[in-house]
Amino acid sequence: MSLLENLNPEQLAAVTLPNQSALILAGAGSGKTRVLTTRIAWLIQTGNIGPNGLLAVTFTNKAAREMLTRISAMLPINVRGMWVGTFHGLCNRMLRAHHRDAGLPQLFQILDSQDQHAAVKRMLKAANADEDRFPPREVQNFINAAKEEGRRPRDVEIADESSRRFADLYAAYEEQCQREGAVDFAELLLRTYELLSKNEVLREHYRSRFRHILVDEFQDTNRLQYRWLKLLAGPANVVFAVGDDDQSIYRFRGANVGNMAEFERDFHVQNVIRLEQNYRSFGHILDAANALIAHNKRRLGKNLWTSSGKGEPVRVHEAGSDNEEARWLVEEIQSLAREGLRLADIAMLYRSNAQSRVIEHALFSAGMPYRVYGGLRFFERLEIKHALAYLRLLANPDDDGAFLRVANFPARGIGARTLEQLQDAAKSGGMSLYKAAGALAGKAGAAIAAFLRIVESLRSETQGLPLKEAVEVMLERSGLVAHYRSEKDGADRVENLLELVNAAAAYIQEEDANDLAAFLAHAALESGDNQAAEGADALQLMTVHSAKGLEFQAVFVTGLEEGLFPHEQSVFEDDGLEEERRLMYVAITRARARLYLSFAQTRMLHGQTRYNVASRFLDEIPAGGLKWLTPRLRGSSPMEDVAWAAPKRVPQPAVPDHGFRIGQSVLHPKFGQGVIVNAEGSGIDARLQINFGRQGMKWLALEYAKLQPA
DNA sequence: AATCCGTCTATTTTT
DNA sequence: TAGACGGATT
Repeated sequence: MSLLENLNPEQLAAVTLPNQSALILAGAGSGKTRVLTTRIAWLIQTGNIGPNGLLAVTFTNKAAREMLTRISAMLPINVRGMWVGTFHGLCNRMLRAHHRDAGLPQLFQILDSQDQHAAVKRMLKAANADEDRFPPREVQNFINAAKEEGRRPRDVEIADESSRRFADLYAAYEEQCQREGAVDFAELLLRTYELLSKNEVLREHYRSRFRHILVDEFQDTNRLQYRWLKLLAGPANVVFAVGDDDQSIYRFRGANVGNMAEFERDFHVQNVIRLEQNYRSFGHILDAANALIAHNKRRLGKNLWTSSGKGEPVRVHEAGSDNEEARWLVEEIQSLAREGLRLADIAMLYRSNAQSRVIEHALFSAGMPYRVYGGLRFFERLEIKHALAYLRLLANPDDDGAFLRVANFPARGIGARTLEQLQDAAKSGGMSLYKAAGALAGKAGAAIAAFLRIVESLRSETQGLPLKEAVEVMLERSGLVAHYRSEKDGADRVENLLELVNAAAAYIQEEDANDLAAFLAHAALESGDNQAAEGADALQLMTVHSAKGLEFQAVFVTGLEEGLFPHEQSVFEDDGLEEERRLMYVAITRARARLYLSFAQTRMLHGQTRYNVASRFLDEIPAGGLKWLTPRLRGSSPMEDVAWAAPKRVPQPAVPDHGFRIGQSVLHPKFGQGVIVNAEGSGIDARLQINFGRQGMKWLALEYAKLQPA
């Protein structure tokens, strides 16, 4: 059986597990995707189920695509039509199929986070809510949190006046969405959950159809997603959950690692299979990762190993400043490139996006090509949003969000007053803006009427046209392209709009349904690439979060400073530090052959210089596997026989009379090593503010503190 | 309706 | 430092 060739014993056991639910603890680089896809192929090949008898769920569209590609490489079957997708994608599919049962219009629109934000703002305005007490962002978070707990407005706990108001606003938001036929991300999940929960026939239909349910990145599921799975699975179905609790880094978004333990209990898991053999990194890198993560208390437990030898030590570099760190990075990368490493095989990771600036600056000055991941994605761009809004109005005239977005864009003399007037009319008539617009008279009415004519003629002209041509007509008729052509910096936007035509042409809908609605759902569910074009050999820059799931020949983890990584905000959060450590674990395990850890003594943050202590994570990695590229003040390691880099240059302020200066490292008998961050007073009366990293920030009187220069 | 200016704020972000 | 936002100005 060629399918099962070259699987290690644990992988093999997982793939061929008999019909009972199982939890696969798959460490980084342990062949998780391979196990998942081979399992599917094996189930089908052995006649256990047909391609349509299983459902596989992932978190990203990319992962879903990858899975389908691999399956079709393993089996001579048509994978189109298989239920492999993201939670949201699969829910969308169910809701489209059963929109009536779910209480939704056939062409319901999906709101992405941006759209939702706008919708909440609109609702708050209509409800006359005090913007200071109810900021849109907070209300949005409240609503999403409630939905992810499976709570409707009536289920929200009301403790005080404020929570009562929040619940009311939530209700108003729901009403608005329902009226407009709009569904946000969390709603896709909750609606489907409620649909299955209330409708026994449907529930049984899907339960008997999907005998096998497979879940990827299980540690990232939130409470609602877990309940959804539990509901869909029922007692007789087999759930194959793959995850790694050590790589749970999205708790702040509602991911609940606790689902893993709960899953074991709820599904009577007999088999927890650990995939611990790592096929990605060399020994020293894995040792570092293992040692680090061992500092976490709550773990299911796992130790990665490799048969490929220790490899190179983990290199550590200390820089005087963020700028110096960046310059060193460039030099080091240049030497890696000279050794023949492709730039695209090198990643620079950082904890927060703001850190990329300094690095980018240095790379730019050195003329080194790089690519930054993150930022605006294709379908999130303003001009694309505008274009989509026109399309949305065609699909669903009651979409007030779309109406407001483009009624006066490009400008056609519809002012804020007109729109307000219109909103009032719509509200009192209990109808959508579009419907109310027809009745508006007077001068304002004329402008509005012109807009309606545009939409109506668009509608009739695109009737029956293939999607691609419909988009072309829309771009033309709406005046969007013309508008951006006439704008001085509009060239990129025009290009993007034309790219939208390509996207429409390339879009192949999965089954049945309305082209346009399906394309709009696609646009909302898959916001597109957020990385520059492939092809050119360029260095990869990204946050540690977005590096999850990727691997590189060489990895630089930068900015390893207390307060930055671990982030200072994290210490206030329950379990925050452990999550930061998991994040560091993810960072380390991205590297195949070479891993660099770097930090800087000073860093410009929020417009002022901060003096930092090295991250505690550096101390949590055994010194034996580390090779310091810069001199260290204390401690030693066997590998410290390296040529030391140029002496550190810290910008030095004038030395005050007491002999201590800002930025200086000092040693305190109780608090250990710290860095002077601030000082006031002079002579014997001076007080120094010292950052002791883990011990915190302290103000010490020089007279009493027994400080010595370190 | 577009632009300018002061104020505020500042992790991470699969869908 | 830099961007986002709201209010005021042209």
